Amino acid sequence: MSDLLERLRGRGWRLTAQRRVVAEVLDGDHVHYTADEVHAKAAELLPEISRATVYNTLGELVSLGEIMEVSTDGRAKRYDPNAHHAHQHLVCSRCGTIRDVHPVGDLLAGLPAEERFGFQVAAVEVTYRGVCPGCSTA
Amino acid sequence: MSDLLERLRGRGWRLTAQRRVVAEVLDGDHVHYTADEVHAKAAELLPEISRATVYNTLGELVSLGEIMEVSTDGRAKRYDPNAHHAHQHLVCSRCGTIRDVHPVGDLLAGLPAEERFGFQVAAVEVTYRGVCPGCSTA
DNA sequence: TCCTACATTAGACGTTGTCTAAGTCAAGAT
DNA sequence: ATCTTGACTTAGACAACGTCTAATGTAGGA
Repeated sequence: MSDLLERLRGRGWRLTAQRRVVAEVLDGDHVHYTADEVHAKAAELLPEISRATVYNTLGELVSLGEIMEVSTDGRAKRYDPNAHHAHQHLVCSRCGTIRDVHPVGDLLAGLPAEERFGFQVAAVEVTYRGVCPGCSTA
Repeated sequence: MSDLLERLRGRGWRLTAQRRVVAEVLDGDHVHYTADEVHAKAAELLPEISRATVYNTLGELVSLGEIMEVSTDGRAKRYDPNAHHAHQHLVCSRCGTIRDVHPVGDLLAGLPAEERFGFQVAAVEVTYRGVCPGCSTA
């Protein structure tokens, strides 16, 4: 976390209270908040923080590769601080919970050359869908 | 296409002019329109069709499994009439063009049991990203 | 042909995200 | 320590996408 702030300072970022608070909210594993959730949690620590600043800061962190955008439901985008380790997502079809997961093998290898239509394929995003333990017993 | 209308009639659907026009717009391969694009094209055939009807009809077709919802960019959802043949999507990072593609192998097999966290995993969605031929030469 | 439950419509409303203009402040220079 | 300046933050308007409601229209069976 302070690693993150160090890196950002190294890139010429001004370290404002607002940015520190957003970074703090995004600290942790299996964190997948929407922008408005980040804003709500940030406002508990710094009540006067504005929505625009949260959106701006999230956008900047995405551009810098420090966090990932995830859209698993076509609704609000979610932000995943675990951007430095390649991973995919497992989503509960009932409650929407998201887990980070690590499939084995080369995901790109599954797409044969004749199915690439001349594209230079660079990345793959995989979303596994199922029912989580909590929802299947309920 | 008329197959589709037959199936829907069999399920108790009223065949209105509006629903026929939406079905007609969604006919074809590699079709991935947004709701508003569907509305615009439908309005060329039936000028008085309303936005609400297009949204309603698309939602019903999704519930019936006749078309698929696709969200590749976190913006507007797109609708894919090719719902009866399992497939994934290849998206151009520059222009947003979407191709239907067919990866080989069992996509679910890539997720080991210890990475399933007790979920009953039922489906996988894969989005390949790259640059299409048109955009890479330009 | 008539009836009625289902379908459609216009437009208000909700959510999510972006933009602008004015004020504020972090951090280097002095 | 204070000054200066350009980057940062703010409130609120605006935009894109989608949903909902109440009034009206109509498909298809009786």
